[in-house]
Amino acid sequence: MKKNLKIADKLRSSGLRPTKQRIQIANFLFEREKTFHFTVEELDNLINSKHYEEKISLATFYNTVHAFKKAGHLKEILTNNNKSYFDTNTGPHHHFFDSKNKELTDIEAGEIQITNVPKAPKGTSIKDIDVVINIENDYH
Amino acid sequence: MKKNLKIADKLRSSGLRPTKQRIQIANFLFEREKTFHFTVEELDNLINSKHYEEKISLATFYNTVHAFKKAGHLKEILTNNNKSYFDTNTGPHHHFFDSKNKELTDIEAGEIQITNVPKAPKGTSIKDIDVVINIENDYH
DNA sequence: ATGACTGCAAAGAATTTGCAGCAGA
DNA sequence: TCTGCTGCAAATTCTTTGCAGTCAT
Repeated sequence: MKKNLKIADKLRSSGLRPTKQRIQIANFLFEREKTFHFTVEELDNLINSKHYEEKISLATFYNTVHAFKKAGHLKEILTNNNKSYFDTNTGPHHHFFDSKNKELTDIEAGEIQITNVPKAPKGTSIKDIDVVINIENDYH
Repeated sequence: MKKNLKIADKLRSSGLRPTKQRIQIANFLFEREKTFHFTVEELDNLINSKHYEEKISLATFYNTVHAFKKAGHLKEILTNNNKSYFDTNTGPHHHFFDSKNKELTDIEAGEIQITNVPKAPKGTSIKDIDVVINIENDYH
């Protein structure tokens, strides 16, 4: 199918061999309308529950997610939940985080304004800015 | 010494019994000019290396740091380093984070301006906003 | 006295690593 | 062929838990 060829090219052009596993994971992650937030464990569950496919090992999910992140196809999201969350939305944007039910919601870059960004300490430059707005349920 | 009485009162008024261990940790953390960033492991090393004191167990550091955080005496800092960093500065402020050498620097709230903060999703309210400016060394 | 706190060791959760076999180029 | 990738299990790292003994009130 043509979709897989497009995905294979995307991988190849980031220096990643388009293996069966990576194509399956890339398909799952990148062929969707809305952006997707996940942990490695969730990704494992979601993809491996499709039991008509061959099982992909957990180590491969870790390898692949890190490779995709390094290639710029995924972004890591900061939370105080002591595990890594990733985001298929790699553009500049931010997040609401509800630490009660561990739920993330995108905030598009245009919806929030950060001004007076201080200069980075001498000898360093700003790579990226993460904004996390922690929210909680009313009447908790 | 008078300092320990002040610390004991601070603990008691947050509903925490002023034990020997908590007083020693509180002294180490709160009796300083500049704000202090640390992980539990670092705190353990720093305090227990003062070998003229009795050793405090790692579990107690975890218990105490969480108790102090709940009481509002410490703030947790978000990083993508998959371990918990804490900050003795509990006022509104933000951070530079250098992921290469795991170094945090405070940004006072006045030095940065966040405007157009979007409304929290319905049924929820904003509890706190974390801003992390990721930096990297020039010529890396 | 009673309830909270400490410390140990064991358990748990998330992530990484070593390495043999496999597969894309 | 050759280098990179996968998968398994073991190892590592960070954190939590259970519980007996201890200490603050």
